[in-house]
Amino acid sequence: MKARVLHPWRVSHARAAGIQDALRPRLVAAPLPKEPRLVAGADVAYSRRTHRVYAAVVVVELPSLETVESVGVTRTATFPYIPGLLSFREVPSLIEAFERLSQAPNVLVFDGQGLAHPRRFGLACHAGLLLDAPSIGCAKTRLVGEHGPVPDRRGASAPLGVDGETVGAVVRTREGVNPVFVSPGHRADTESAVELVLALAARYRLPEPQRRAHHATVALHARDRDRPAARVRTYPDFVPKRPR
DNA sequence: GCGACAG
DNA sequence: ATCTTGTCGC
Repeated sequence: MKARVLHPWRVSHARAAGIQDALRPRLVAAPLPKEPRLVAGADVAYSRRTHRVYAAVVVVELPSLETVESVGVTRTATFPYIPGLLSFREVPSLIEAFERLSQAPNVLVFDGQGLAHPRRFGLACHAGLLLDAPSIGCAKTRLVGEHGPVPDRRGASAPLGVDGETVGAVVRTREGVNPVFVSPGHRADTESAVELVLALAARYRLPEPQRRAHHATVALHARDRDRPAARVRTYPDFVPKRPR
């Protein structure tokens, strides 16, 4: 699938936040495709020692849940991890992986937030918008928002709200296991996102495509253990302790 | 100033 | 997320 690149990735933190504000109005809220045939899961692993990033996208076919395609991309990080600016760290590698797919998935699932973000523009929103595909975020922990108790039974959920507005839901995919934070990305809505996550996570905590992408990411990292340690990175806004 | 803070 | 060894519970 082809992505539309509208902005550079090596930008200041202030400009990154500005880009998120500028792109947010382009997001489309809509129910996800009824019975998607292809669902992609995406995840990224890192090596702190080498500053390498390992991105993976796994496409599964429904209703069989068979893996039909898998792509891995390894790069050097060009942006640091900053809460609220995760997409600037992960999207470049993920976009490259998605562009190598032989066929476009019907829905994309990202390991991170969608609308449940300080500026309502998390990783799933950013990636989904650039790829112009229905997308949702399925994060393992909270970034923003408040929610009531989530009954300890598979299928239970509670709205995730940010000052009066529902930005997603906290969903229990397995009894006795921490719930996941689901929120719409592009061309999605909370209700259909929650239903898709529950359909894809029948046996494990995370949706199957995302879970397999995570495994792929760990494998990529493991296969790259011999890389020499990298020198200090020069990320945007980076300021050395002892200026030269 | 203090606490929170996806991966 | 990564680094890193062992340990608790189904």
